[in-house]
Formats: sequence, C-alpha cells, structure tokens
Amino acid sequence: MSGSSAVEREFAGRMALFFEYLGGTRMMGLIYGWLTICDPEHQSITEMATALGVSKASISTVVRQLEQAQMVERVPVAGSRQHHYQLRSGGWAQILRARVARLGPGADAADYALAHIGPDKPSARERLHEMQDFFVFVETEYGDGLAHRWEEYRKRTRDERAAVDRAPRGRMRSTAAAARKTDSDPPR
Amino acid sequence: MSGSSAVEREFAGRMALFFEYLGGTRMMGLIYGWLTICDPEHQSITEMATALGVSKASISTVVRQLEQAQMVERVPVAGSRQHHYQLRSGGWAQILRARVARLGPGADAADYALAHIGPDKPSARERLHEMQDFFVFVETEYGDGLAHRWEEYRKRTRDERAAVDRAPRGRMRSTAAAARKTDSDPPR
DNA sequence: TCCTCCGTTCAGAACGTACTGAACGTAGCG
DNA sequence: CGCTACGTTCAGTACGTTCTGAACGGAGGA
Repeated sequence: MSGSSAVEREFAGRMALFFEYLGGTRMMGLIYGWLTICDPEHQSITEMATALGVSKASISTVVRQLEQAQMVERVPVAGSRQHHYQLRSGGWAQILRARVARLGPGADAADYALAHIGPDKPSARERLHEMQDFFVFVETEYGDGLAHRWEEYRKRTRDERAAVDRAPRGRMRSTAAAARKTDSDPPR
Repeated sequence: MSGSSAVEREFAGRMALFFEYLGGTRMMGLIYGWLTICDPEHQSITEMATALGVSKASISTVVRQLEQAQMVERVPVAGSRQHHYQLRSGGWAQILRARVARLGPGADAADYALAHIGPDKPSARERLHEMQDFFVFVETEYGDGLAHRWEEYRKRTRDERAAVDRAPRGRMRSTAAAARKTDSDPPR
C-alpha cells in the first residue's frame, strides 16, 4: 500500500466496512473512500491498486460496478490512454435513489396478496394494506422532490460554510451526531 | 408445508426473496410474510414451522431477531403456554428507522477525515463536505417527523379506503407502481 | 515487428453464514 | 413419576460470494 498516508488508509478502511455494513462489498467502499480523498481526484486502475494494496482485478471489476451505479465516472485525461475515474458529485443521492428503487418487489408482493386474498380475511387484508401504504408513502416521499430538497440543502450549506471553513477548525457538529443511536437492526 | 395455501406460500416466498434482496435473510422474510397473512394473526413457533415447512430451529432463532428489531411482538394467548408471536403494527416504519441508524459509521468516517485532512487539499475537503452534508441531510429528513408524516398518511389512507374496500376490487394503483424502474444498484 | 504497459477475464481459494437435525431442558398432565 | 409437547441450543453442512493470481488481448512506441 504505497502512495497513501495512514489517515487516508484509515478513512478508506472505514468506508470499506461501512459499505459492507450497508450490504455492498468491502472493495466498493475502499475504492469509493479512496476516490473521496485522493489527489488528484481522478485515478487510474493501477494507481488505485497500488495505493490501496489490492489486486488490479478487483479494482477493474468493482470500479465498473460503481460506474454503472452512477457513483463514479470515467473521465478523459489529456495525453493519457489510461482509464481514469473520479467521483460523480451526487453519488450519495444516487445511493438513496437506488435503495428506494429496490423496494419494488416488496410493493409487488403486497399487490399480489391483496389481489388474491379475499375479504373473508379482513385482518390479513388490514396488515397487507399497511404494508402497501408504506411503499406508496416512501415512493411519494422520495419522488416528490427529495432530490430537489437535497440540492437545495447542498447549496445552502455550502454557502454557509464558505464563510467559516477557513476559520480555525474545531470538531463541533450538529447534535445529530451525538443523538445517533446504535439501534437494533431489521433487514439491512 | 401443510396449513398454507398456494397463494400464501407464494406471498411468503416473495417476501423471503425481498428481505434477502434488502440484505436480510430469506428466513426473516418468510416469517414476516407469513405473519402478514396468517389467520389467526398470532402464531406459535411450531405452527409457523409446519406452515412454512422449515425447521423449528430457524423459526426460534429468527423470530427473536424480528422481535428485537421491533417488527414482531410476543403476545399472551389465553390458556396456552406456547410462545405466540404476531406482527407489530409500525414494523415497516421501524425498518426505515433502523436503516437510517445504520448510516452512523459513514458520518463518523466523514467527520474523521475532515478532522485530519488539512486545507492543503481543498478538493478532497470539498468532496468530504458533500458526503458529510448528505448524512446530516438524511438525519434531518428522517428526524423531522418522517414518522409523523407516515402516521398521518396511514390514517388518511385508511379512512379513504374504508369507503371503497368493499366495492368490487380491481388491480388499479397509483401510477407510482408502473413508474417504478429497476434501476442500477449501488450498495444495498 | 517486437516490447511494454495497460485493463480485462477466468478459475480457484478462502471465507462467511444461513439453515438443519439432533440433543437438551422444561413445564404440565395423566 | 414417566410422558408428551414445546422451545432452545449447538455442531455441522451446504452454499454463495468476494477477492486474488495468472493468463490474455490490445494499443502505442521504438
């Protein structure tokens, strides 16, 4: 693992575990984490491989998964025929979108059951309706401009920070960080 | 698999795949799906095992996971010393909550990197800020009464349905179902 | 044309982990 | 006291999946 400092490796490692925790692969997190902090922001396959100390094979495979997931993009670099990749801004929002898209089969299942289970089982139908409502609700919440709200929030926060970021930095964040609880855990 | 009709098995099976798809286990989905449509709505371990055709061992283990995840609750049944479980209403919202709670380590990673990577790498800091903002944004979105909006939506929809549910049923839903696209997929 | 430097692909190894069957502990009931 | 009916626990198996090393193909440059 040459070409990456201790802090950088630590961060990439954390991201690796984070992605794995979320159901992705360690390698995805490792690469995504590295692309978040590397300099320059675009990197070739071999650069990543040596920086992270993993095989080119993994990088090659996984970086294309990330590309297909719209979280990373290939960029042209003047006078180089290597494949250079960098983070796509908006990648995080993309994660949200994809996660919501995954709810489809659940909604379908609810529809299916409601179409086939008759009114002679009102209690079951009631539970199915709650399930169905949930999916519609989430779709609505996300569809109706969550992306838009995010963009707005992004811009606002960015502006606010512009005035502060060069001031002496201290580790203070919203209370949200402290309030985060390690709750028990249903399906990931 | 005695004691469950073809439709019921089909639904439970779909839920099993759905849960697995989301990162949970097949067994969790199977049980949760069954508890959604079974009659009566509370079931003992052995009842579930025979109805679903799986081992009691699995049911025993997984049903307790579901209980700890607040998606299922144990209920007393008059004159029976068996362990009876049933769906907890609000289980779906619980899934949301738990998923958001899982974002903690990601936010921590961003904090960590921002605390250790200096202003000599403004581009990296910019990307880290986007990441950090994302987590704060999501926390805010969910904290600020998403659960409340859900409850409200629940009640409203339920009332609306009360007038319609007994009318001849047809497979028509909001266009949302049709619009659902099988998007490409970042970490689950 | 050969050589070098890329990225890609494939078979395989190493690793988890979900689920089962069997043994066990326990509580009522005859 | 056995006996039955129930849930729990544990070792083992079967399975998928991630990651690697080695072989490969292709595009310049000398």
